[in-house]
Amino acid sequence: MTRHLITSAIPYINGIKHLGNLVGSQLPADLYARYQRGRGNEVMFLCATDEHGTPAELAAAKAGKPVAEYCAEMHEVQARIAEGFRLSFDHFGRSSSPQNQKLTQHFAGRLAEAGLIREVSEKQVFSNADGRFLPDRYIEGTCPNCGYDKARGDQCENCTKQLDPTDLIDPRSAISGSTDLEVRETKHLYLCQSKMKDQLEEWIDTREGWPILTTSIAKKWLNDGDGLQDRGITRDLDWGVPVKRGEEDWPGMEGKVFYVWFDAPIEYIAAAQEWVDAGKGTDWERWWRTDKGADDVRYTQFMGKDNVPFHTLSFPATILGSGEPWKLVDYVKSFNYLNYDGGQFSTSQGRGVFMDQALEILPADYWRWWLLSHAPESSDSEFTWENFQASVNKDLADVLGNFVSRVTKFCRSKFGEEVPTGGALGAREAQLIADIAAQVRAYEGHMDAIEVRKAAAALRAAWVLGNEYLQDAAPWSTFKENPEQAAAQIRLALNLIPLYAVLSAPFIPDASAALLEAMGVETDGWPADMETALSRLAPGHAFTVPETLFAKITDDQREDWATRFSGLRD
RNA sequence: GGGCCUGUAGCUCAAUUGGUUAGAGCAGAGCGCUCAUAACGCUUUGGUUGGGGGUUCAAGUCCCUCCGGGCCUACCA
Repeated sequence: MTRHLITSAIPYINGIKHLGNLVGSQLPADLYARYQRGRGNEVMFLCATDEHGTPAELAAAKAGKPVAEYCAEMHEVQARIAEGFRLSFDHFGRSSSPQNQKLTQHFAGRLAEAGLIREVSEKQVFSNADGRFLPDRYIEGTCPNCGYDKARGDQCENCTKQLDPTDLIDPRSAISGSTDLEVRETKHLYLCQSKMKDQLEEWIDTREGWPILTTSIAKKWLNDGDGLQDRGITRDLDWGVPVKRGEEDWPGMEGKVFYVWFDAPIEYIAAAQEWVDAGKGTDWERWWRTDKGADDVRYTQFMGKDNVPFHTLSFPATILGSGEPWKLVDYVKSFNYLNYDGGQFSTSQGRGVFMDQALEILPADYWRWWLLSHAPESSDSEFTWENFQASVNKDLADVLGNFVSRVTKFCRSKFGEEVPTGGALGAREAQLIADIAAQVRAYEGHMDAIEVRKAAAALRAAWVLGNEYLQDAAPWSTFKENPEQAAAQIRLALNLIPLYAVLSAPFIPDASAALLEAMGVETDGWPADMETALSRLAPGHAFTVPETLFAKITDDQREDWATRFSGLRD
């Protein structure tokens, strides 16, 4: 038995995430966690909400609530939706937790002692009307290059020129529109990533089998221009982890907080502490401290491509720089983006289908299946209602759902609602068992390698084997001359159902549970020997014909939804 | 501007890392079956691998160039 630590990139707090966010991190992480649990391995699957930073403050202000209250509410909203999608977190934490606060301050202290933090005095734009420093992209003005009047302080979206906020003509706050801006001197802490460049590069170079997407982004940041740059890890904000050096105050840093991308990954560790403090477990260090049992843990991270630099460079720099025996990630699985019907999903613009809306119109399994079987692994992929309808109807309703329906209903009409007795398995049955065994091995191989789309295809191929067998065996024919033979055939076919349920559970957990319940069995582990697995339902075992597993999506529904989700969310 | 990824059948994707005749699913066509959610099975049509050039006994794969799509570029997270 191996032990798997699995984390999903933590979703930002300022609203409900869309399907593109879901498929890029939480959903494949859940697939892998469920699979490893299914294989009998010990799993710690952690996620959390990422709650600090300027956008959270602004979203709270817009909602007219104190930021702490806003975050607490939104955390509950996201947690509830995650349950709706059956995301099986062992703990869904909060980056604003006391545990994370303390741990973040601890890491900062260790890094400072190791000489990996330096203070930098810099000039930043302060808005008197807003009472806050403004991040570059929250400053708008006229582009000195092309004259575009809504250029942002970091870059002009019209001519793509890189800008400095002080370059802008007639600068104003993007928050309030105020032009009462001034440049102030402020001091910040920088993490000396540049000192760790060689160490990080050697580490990345020795990782094997990482996705191209992951390593190419990491290498780009390591070697682009002057190489890996030091990164500011503090901000002039109210909402965040107060800057401290371990438990000590940090002279000159009063009133400042750590930058979200410093404290957010640390929450992966803190979430395990929260898990203990919530009474769900007793020992988090055996997952995170290599001196306390975590050296045999396999740690896998899931994230969208925009998060790769933080997970391959900044967070490892934090861990390595601490000089303490924290567990480093073993495999970084990254995803491209999912587009929506010819354009991008957009949280800020409200474009696409959001997680809450998705659950309002269809059960989680439909979304899980489509999203995972079309996961954007090799390049960006696209959601269209036509493709969604066709895939779900064919794969879930026709191939799997109808298989279950035809087997159970045939049995009920000829033998009653119990597994029939008599007859013996022949050559065709031996062939089916061998084919299934081979298909399951292929499926396991893809799941072990976290090849999500390939795993989905292999699973579907296993479902197809059942339909092929029925066509060949034709129990409706053999029943006429040799009912005993038909009994043996249908007994084997019935036995495919709990097998499919166990294999399919990582993708479609609700349907799997419904199948097991209908067949009157509990999960009893991953199938090892296929002959044993396919004789689990003994003659005489009672079952019930399940309700329609997957109703088809009609053309009317598809058109209705395509229209409903064609515009922007308010 | 720089860098990275990507372009394969009408659609969504493969191709053991340079090695037989480029494969699946869906859609289309034909046949079969009648247990089943008009479902299932079998057969089949369909490709100058974006264009052009090069290296090689051999190129979807490597190199150059052009065209298209996307992402990143460090203060959104």
